[in-house]
Amino acid sequence: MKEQEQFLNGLSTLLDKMQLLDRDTMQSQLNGFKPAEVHTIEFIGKHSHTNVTQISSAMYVTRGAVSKMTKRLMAKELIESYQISDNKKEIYFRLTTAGKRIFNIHESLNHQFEKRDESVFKQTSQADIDAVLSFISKYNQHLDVLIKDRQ
Amino acid sequence: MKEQEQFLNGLSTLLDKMQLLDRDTMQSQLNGFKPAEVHTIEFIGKHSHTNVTQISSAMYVTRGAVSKMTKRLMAKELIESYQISDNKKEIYFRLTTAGKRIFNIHESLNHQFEKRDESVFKQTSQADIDAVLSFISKYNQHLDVLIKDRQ
DNA sequence: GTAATATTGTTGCCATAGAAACAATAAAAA
DNA sequence: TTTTTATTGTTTCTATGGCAACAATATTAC
Repeated sequence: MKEQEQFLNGLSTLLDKMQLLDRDTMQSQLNGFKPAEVHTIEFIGKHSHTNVTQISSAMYVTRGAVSKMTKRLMAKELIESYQISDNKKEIYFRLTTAGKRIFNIHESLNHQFEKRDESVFKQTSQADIDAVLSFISKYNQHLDVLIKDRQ
Repeated sequence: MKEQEQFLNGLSTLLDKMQLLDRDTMQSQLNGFKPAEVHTIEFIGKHSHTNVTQISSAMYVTRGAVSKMTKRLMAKELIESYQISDNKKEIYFRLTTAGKRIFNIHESLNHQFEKRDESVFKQTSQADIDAVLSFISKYNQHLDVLIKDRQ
């Protein structure tokens, strides 16, 4: 198998496997909250004063999907919307107290997941980790350019 | 940001971006075929004599999802099912001629996508590429163990 | 300023996938 | 062999996201 192919296959199965493992834990500790809901709460928690369009482009989903999700999260009173005085079009979001609670639980789950995979990093030399991270960052920059040029 | 976190964020946005870029090209060259359909055709093309359970565990989706997908692909006459004489339960699949055509188009698209990102690999030293690939492989093995132990 | 264009958010319809209950069959235990 | 358990594939219900049309508002061109 060629290197590029090996890289892509490796990555996608890696993330598939993580998702599979994370789902069980999420299920038990964030019962009643769907992954997509938690993911959106996570984003809003990390980026206060953000609107539908920003969320959609950062999360690589359509505005429609975000619009539906934010409506649902508002119905569950996990986020609240607000507007700024000189713009009647854009709608911004922030977490409610209940939303922050979910955010914190999710953060601690992330720590568990990190701990779960810690050994892989510990077994790897710092030089190799640096190579991996810089490669990923370089690849991301490459795609950013293509995405920008695409319109 | 911690290394592990950086690694995970980098990977997931990387794949999100690729999906975004690939979608346009797929749309134009495999018009009328959904990504999930093509993905399944790809798997069956690469693994002849495979059944629902095998497909589902290899693609990390439920048997239900595979069952529906194979039904649809059969309705479109892209795959066909068959059974072996001493087993009335398991159902195997293979590509039809039409399915093989889709498979081949998809293969050539993959080449296009590889060409698109070739420069990233060319800019990287062989040693660094090796580090990246072996890290991903090590990480995958780690998760394989966890998945096996989970049941 | 007004008109044309772009952006923002929403909605309806459809495709896809998970969960869980189920029937048919196979494998293991007795 | 017979009974029990496990596996396989299917189906229903529900959740989610894309697409595309749309209304409201903002921005740009004139």
